[in-house]
Amino acid sequence: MDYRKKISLLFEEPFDRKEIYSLLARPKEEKMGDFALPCFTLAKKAGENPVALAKKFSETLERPSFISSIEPAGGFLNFKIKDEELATSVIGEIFEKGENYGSSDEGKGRVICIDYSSINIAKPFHIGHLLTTVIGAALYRIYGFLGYKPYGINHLGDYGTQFGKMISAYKRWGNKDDIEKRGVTALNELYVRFHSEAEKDESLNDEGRHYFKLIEQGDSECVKIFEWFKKITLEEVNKVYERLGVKFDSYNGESFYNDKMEPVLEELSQKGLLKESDGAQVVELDGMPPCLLKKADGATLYATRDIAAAFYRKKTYDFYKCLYVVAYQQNLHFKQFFKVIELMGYDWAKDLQHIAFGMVSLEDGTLSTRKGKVVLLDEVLNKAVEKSLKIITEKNPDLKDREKIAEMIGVGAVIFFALFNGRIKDIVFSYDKVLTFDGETGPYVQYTCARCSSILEKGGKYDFKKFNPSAILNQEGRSIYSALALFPEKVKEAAEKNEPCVITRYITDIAQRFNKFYIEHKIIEGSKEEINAKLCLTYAVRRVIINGFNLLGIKAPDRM
RNA sequence: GAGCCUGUAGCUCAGUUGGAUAGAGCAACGGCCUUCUAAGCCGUGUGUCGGGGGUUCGAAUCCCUUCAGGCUCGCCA
Repeated sequence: MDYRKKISLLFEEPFDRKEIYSLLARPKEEKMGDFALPCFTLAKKAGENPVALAKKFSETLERPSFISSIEPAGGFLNFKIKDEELATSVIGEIFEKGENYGSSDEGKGRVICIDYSSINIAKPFHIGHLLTTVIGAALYRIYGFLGYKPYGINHLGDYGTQFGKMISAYKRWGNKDDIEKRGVTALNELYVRFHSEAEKDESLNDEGRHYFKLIEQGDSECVKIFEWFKKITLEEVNKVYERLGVKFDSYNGESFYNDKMEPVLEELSQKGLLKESDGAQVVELDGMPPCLLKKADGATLYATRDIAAAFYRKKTYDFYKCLYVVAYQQNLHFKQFFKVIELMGYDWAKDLQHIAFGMVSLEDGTLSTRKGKVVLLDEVLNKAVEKSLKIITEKNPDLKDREKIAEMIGVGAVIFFALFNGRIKDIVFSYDKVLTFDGETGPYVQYTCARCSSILEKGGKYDFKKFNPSAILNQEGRSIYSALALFPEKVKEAAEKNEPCVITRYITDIAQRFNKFYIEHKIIEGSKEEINAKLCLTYAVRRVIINGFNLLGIKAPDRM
């Protein structure tokens, strides 16, 4: 139901309906109405006083049946939709569309590539990977909900001297059974050991480079070991992905682009963009440092692979947009290689977008895999689940499937935590913060949702066909259904800004509104008709919260 | 030194394509469970929106300047 459009149609020449449509906003306070038209610019164009114009509008505009009031307030004109009309149309739409409420087909036929999580082989999956993983996965679902075809890419870090070092370390100190048993933890210990020993013995680094060269040359033993490391890493990481509900369509990592860089370099060379500088091959850029594409020793670099990957993706998926969910430390890198593609003359360079997010650190400093100073994501999830289980055992000892529900709550709390603030904010990780379950948190919203489920079950049958809104036409009720109406535009906003927190904050707001209603108005009380209306509202709240949760990758237990 | 980002209540943060009296949660204190889930609800308080200029009917939001912190700046990724 597009009330904004309907309101704009009330205006006639010389006022431009399209302009009015885009000017229509939400009033500061709910009691003022549902839509507000600031009359300042309109008045200026018409050569009138804004206050007088608003007043004139309020006196002369036709009042169709869906509107209950049109009131001037200073230079604003406030429109209020009739309560019963709004309640019926919003809740009706939610009943009709169900799990698709909020979705659209605006992205039909358009592919969005999303590069996220992008873990390194043989490295632990720690809290530093949390943001890229859950932000990327949320964007994947949000774009999908809007009708786009998202394509999730885990751009594996599976290339570089580090893997030569790993092989060297494994040959020197590795134990096959131990690695099979303890997985990435054991691998990382080897990596840490390599670095500490290399500080004493420089020649180790040469050995590392040597083994990396062997991998590149396809030496069967080295490649076999490397593939084994890769398998172990992916098996372990996939368990965490499964807990988080995260999926990928491709695991093409850096090594995949090994044979795809040469044509790009050739093209750059042909176009006269590639220049020699101190032995290296670079592309010079306006207003920023040059983009280095080939080292003096002829080896390619990170940017070279990223450019090759962008070309591959454009050719293979013909994306509408290609998003890189990578921390802001790499701002310059992305700006540079996007620019290189633009200089090559490809206008789709503008469709490449760096979705930057903040840094995660520990209270006592930065994370460091080299120093072995990490907090494993799996452990964070375990602790959150553990805490949930403890609370359930205290509050609801008879609950069935406690472990399962504790998993939903614990994991949900962590995802919610990561998706609650704007992406760019740095996070100083602490268990205290992640394990808070009061206030604006995942468990709070899940709790509200479970409350709805419980009431719906106790309340018995409800039927929107018999819906008569009178029992919910109070302040608390109105505050809910007027907010429920906003979900579709919130989903769009989340996609436009590439900010999942728009959804997170929105469903938190819905939960707060519902809890107020719940305290103020007993739902299973009154006439059949009244109960039916309140149950329909409860259903709508639960539906919208779950739709929001689905986008974030959070599960909602019916009991907790 | 240069570029980018951040700065809003004691803390963590929304609000930043200019709009009405700048909002939440946490923490603190005081209330509310014989009644649908108290992981809940209600009440009490605090703001030089980092500072200073400017643009205008109107600025936390835009421009300039300045301060503080973070990130980045050729052969790592």
